[in-house]
Amino acid sequence: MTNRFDPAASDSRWQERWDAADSFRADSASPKPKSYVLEMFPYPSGRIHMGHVRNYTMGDVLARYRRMQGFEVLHPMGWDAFGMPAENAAMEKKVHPGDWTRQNIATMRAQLKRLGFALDWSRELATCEPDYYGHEQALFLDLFEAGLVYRKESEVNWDPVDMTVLANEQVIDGRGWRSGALVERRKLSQWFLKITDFAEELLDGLKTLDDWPDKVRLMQENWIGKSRGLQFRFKRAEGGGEIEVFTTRPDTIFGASFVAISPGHPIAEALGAERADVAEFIARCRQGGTTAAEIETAEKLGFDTGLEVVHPLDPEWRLPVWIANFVLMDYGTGALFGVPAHDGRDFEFATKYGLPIRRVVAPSVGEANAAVTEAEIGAGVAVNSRFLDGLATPEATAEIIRRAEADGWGEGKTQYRLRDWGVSRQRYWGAPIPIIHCEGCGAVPVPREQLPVVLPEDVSFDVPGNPLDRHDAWRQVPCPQCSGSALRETDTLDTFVDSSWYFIRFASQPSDKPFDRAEAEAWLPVGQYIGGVEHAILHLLYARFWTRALERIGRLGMAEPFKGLFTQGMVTHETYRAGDGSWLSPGEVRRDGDDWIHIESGQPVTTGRVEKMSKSKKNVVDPDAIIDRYGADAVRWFMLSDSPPERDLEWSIGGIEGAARFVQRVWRLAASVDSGGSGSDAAIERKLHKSIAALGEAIEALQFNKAVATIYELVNAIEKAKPSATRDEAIRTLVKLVSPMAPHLAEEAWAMMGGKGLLVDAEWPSHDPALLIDDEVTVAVQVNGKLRETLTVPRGSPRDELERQALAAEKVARLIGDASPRKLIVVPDRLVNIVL
RNA sequence: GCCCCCGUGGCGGAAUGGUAGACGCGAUCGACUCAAAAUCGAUUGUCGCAAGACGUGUCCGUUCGAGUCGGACCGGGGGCACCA
Repeated sequence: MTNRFDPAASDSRWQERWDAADSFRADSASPKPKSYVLEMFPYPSGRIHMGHVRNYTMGDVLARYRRMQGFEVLHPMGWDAFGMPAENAAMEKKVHPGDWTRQNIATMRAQLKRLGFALDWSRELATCEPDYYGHEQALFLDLFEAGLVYRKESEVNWDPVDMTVLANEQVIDGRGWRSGALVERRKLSQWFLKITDFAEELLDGLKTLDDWPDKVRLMQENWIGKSRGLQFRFKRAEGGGEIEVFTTRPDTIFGASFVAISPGHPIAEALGAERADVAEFIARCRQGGTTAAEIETAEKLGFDTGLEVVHPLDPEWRLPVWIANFVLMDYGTGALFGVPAHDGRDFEFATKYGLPIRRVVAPSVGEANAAVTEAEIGAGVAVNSRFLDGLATPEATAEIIRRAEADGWGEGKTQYRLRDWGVSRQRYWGAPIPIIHCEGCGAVPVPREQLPVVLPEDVSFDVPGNPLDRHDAWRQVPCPQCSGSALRETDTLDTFVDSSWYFIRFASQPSDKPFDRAEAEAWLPVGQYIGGVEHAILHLLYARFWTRALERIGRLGMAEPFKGLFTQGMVTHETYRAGDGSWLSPGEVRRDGDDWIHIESGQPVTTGRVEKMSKSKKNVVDPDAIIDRYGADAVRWFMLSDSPPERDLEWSIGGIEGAARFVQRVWRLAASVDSGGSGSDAAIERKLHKSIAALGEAIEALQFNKAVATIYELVNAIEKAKPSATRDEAIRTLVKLVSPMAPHLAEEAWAMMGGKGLLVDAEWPSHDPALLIDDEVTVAVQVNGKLRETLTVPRGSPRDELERQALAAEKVARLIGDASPRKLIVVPDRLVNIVL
């Protein structure tokens, strides 16, 4: 028996034992109830960071707990291995994206293994391997054949110097990040998935996701952005043609003072082709980036085309047609009518360009002519609106839609903000889109027997742009239909496609098809999915869509892939800056009283905000170094301690040291077992059973900070207890209870105490409900709601007995004095409140 | 601008409308030690010698009783659509 638990020796010993016993292999054929615990798989960026450790530790605790409860647990790990950083590395370091990625995977896999996660490594997958993305190509073709894939023109950021497409994050202040050239928008023909076909059911489905955070459901709801309104047409005053608009406020139709069309609207483009001034204005609108932040801060620009349209409810009423930079082509119809009095943006626009501002909604009919000093966007009653006058906003809205439909100039419509999912990426390091373009036959799917379409390895990155475009040997293929010469699609799939079905492939991975339906359905939906909130919208929405699409084409019998979702907070760290403003890493500074100084120079250091660990701010702590020093279990324990898991966790050296101390405390308790104690100890027995119950509840609710506190309380109680048989038993149980969180320590302690077999195979301790209830309770005695005394009485003492004892208490009697209580509130076993 | 979340000791945080501050970190004192580390014990919301008073961002309300419920405000953080 040793005095100290030695993680350096112990961690790898038990990891090897679990491996040898195949402890974490998930058996799809097992008769046990199944539980699928999944954490979002990592991008192999180089090394594991603390955020990964926190994420995977949480999932691991749940997986190990479920396993001990008797579930057959699927807890897999893989790699979201396609993406831009690999191509950037290729350009900067002259390495092949595949070599770079596979090297990172090897490094990170080794790092994960050091943490002793209960993962089924036999199911490991990497999305960059043909045995994964080949099946993805087959699924893409399934969706293609089902009519859920189509091609359309769409704008991309184009770098005119590097001659390459840029992602939003590669556009810095409107310029290409490498070339520095002003970015242009360019139209390309691209592939889209019809996610908008599923808008309504994706929205409806959110209601069934009870085990998701409300926050995420709300974010998805807002993203889908359903709204009801009126779609209608303005006739061109010049004759010949109409402009169709959509509005959610048809009740304000008599407040219209202009019609605005998007610079991308066909009418705008047609005018631009004829008139230099229009073309110039459109070009101005297209300057600058496409990100939300940039558009939001952009000044509103308008151009009066001189065209006019006729108001649908008054043939004499003409409205001017403007081109406006704030009108989006891909929402609604790309055109709108402006009601300055009741829309903030229209108000600003009308004020700038001197357009009429007419009140048509007021708090009451009597205020019909009150001045409009700012946009009043709330509901009220219609005024100055002819036949709508006096109607409340909802009624006015219904009435105008009814009339539009009756008179045939418009119809009620549901509009979604959600747009179809563009999946084409003009990049090498992604799954090739399995399409062949033939001049005669058009876009032809690659025949199934030719899948996978494998990425060629012999590519170079010395020139910007997609190397596939330059790889003629790979591109040039015969057309599958006419055998004429044809070209492969050189765009690759968005990496969100890769992550939209990996959880299905984890559950079932036959070599000849993407998954076996029965096997996949045995595991899915994922019982608990854990990951960062940064994926609250895109990844989770795309995965939900993909699952529904597979359901629609009859491949999978479920609508929702993730039953439970948990979004964990980030791991943060204080930041440090030297006098010259440069960032310093935690290892370069040390504390000096209340100040911090730079170790090397001795200069003072300013501490900055606590922020997410990031390389750019140098506030990262490498998990490997911490494991070397403190062992895997201390790291795991700290990741679970203190902060509620959905909130940020601030890394601190004190925190990890406290965790390491705890590991040793448990070890010392285990070492003290069977040291001669006998007899029973009712208090410890109760504490133990209460702890088992509380711990189970906390783990199920993923409240790991509370789980940790529960364990601490138990350890404190056992340490203080005198030796007894009960105490020995409590220590054995304690070791089981900590095993999901600190598995290496638990196994080592279990073995030291002479436990049989691997603890990982042990049953989760059960608790006796009878022992959760104390015989004696402490009852609070309040006078006028303030605590004055407490009573210790037998559980279930009658009300009159509680009253009697409360009134008899010395402090209480003194406060009451001569007064007689007006009222006595008695909550049995809890409190007595004496109201004077 | 809109939407959402959060404000509790020196710090992270507990608390079915019912004894605020569990648990951890830090700190102070003590024990052990030649000394240190490790460990153990005690104390630790504020004011006060004490009795006691005050105390969950601020104000108002509901209630016998509010950290918890409602309203208004202040502060911090996050998300996002020029979405008609």
